[in-house]
Amino acid sequence: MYTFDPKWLEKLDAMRASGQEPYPSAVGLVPTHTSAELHTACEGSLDPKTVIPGEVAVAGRVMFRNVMGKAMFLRLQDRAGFIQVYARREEVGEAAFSVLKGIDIGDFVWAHGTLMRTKTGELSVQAKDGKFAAKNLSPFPDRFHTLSDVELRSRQRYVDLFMNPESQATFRTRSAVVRYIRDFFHARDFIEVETPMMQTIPGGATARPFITHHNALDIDLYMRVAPELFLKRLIVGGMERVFEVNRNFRNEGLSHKHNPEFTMLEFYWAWATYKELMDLTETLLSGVCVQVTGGHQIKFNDMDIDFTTPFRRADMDVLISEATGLSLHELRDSARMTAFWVEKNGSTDALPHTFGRWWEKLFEHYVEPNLVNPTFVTGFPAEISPLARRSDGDPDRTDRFELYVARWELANAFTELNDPVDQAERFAAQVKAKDAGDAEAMHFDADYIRALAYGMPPTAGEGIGIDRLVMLLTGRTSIREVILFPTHRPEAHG
RNA sequence: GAGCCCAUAGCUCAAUUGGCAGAGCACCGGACUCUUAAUCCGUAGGUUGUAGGUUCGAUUCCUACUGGGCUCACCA
Repeated sequence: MYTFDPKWLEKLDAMRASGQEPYPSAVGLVPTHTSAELHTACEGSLDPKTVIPGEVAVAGRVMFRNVMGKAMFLRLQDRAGFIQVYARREEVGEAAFSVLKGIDIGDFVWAHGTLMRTKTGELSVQAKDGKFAAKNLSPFPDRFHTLSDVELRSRQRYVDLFMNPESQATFRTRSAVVRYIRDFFHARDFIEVETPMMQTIPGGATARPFITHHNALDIDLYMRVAPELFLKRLIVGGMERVFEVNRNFRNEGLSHKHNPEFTMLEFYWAWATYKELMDLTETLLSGVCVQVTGGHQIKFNDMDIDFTTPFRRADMDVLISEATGLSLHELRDSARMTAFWVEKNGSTDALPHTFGRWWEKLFEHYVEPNLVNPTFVTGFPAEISPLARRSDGDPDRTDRFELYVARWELANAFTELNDPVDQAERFAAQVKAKDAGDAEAMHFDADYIRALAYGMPPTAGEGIGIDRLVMLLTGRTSIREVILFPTHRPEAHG
């Protein structure tokens, strides 16, 4: 239930009683220019009427209002910025002026007239007429303080967007990032595709899925945790270069960098390896950084990050060795790593038993917190890479990299495993882990094995977290600041 | 899922050791023809997140609950 404030409803009655429709159609209320178009056109001109001599019409939400007896100023906000309207009673007439005096902060208003500058030089529309376009019925937030309540800002994004221009700017940047990415791949002969959000077998990542139900088929479906296995089916089908920018759903905790639904770019490139992907990723990320920030250097939290190419490339075990002092030889010895961990951290709880799991743990603990500038980390153990191709010459490792920026994983990529027999064995191992209680382990996807059995050309594929990329490029430190409507608990009522 | 912190008017914030719950903006009424955080005068706005407890007396202290923030875990 939403309860209207009777005080504000009375305003509607009063307007209608005086012949004013509070919610007219747009007919006759269409602006001729946006605020920014007028400011741009008249920049540097002392007398804007010489630039645009005729009448202009502007429209927007009233964000500032100053009524002074027989004259008034309104500042209208439209999608491009602000424009001031100056209305004098002697010019708009008694009737129209008294209508305009009834304007509240937050109302939508249309006005037309000629351009002028005030004595302080502000470009303004000197009104010949003005009309209500849509009435606001809510008391307005304090406009001298930014709306600071993070919860309110994301629950009521509509308020955040009109109160905090920088919030709107964040989402415009997000749009620019996605657009850049689409153009980037189209220019390289990739095609954009859409694969199932609802899957009978979830796959492509180790994560807990959401489950939903299809009534007509009477089957449970899983919201996808990744599009990977479908995109690779397209490679089998001969499409060779595909990408998808879309939502994934993971049934996991919320945090400043996790939302249950989040946006991933995934792309697959036949006849390429993870090494070409590193080159492509550098070009893409440094390019989008320049596109939306104007340069290669950004600041994020207290970190200075440089997207100048080339990015650093380093093997996982080399980085772990540097950070821990353990030799590469010792990093193949689980017992040695266990002793090291117990010595440094004391804890003996739930320690790994294999070198692959140990690398994962040591990397997260000792290396990841120091990876501020973009760094391609390579040489991942096969054990923790169930969909990646084993490296020639080292079957315990894979042709895989993760890109780290600002102490986060931003991208994950590898030369794809296209050996159907190996893939079937790795699925079987995942199923075994699942049966042993690992809720995030993968299912056995027999149709995917069937697809691979037809032959998949050598292919490399990658996923990039769009939300995190946008966070970096906008300096927003919470994922809720870059997702328009992030997931919330329902509001308490009563 | 765990720990710590927060919740006062529509918004931003006060309230002295536990002693009459306040201000600015928004809203309402009035004055004002270049304001831009307009100014000036006046009114109204509250079960202090919810439910209990301690106390002569609770916004203040205690408990539980609800919502949120930060950190951790899981993960991208």
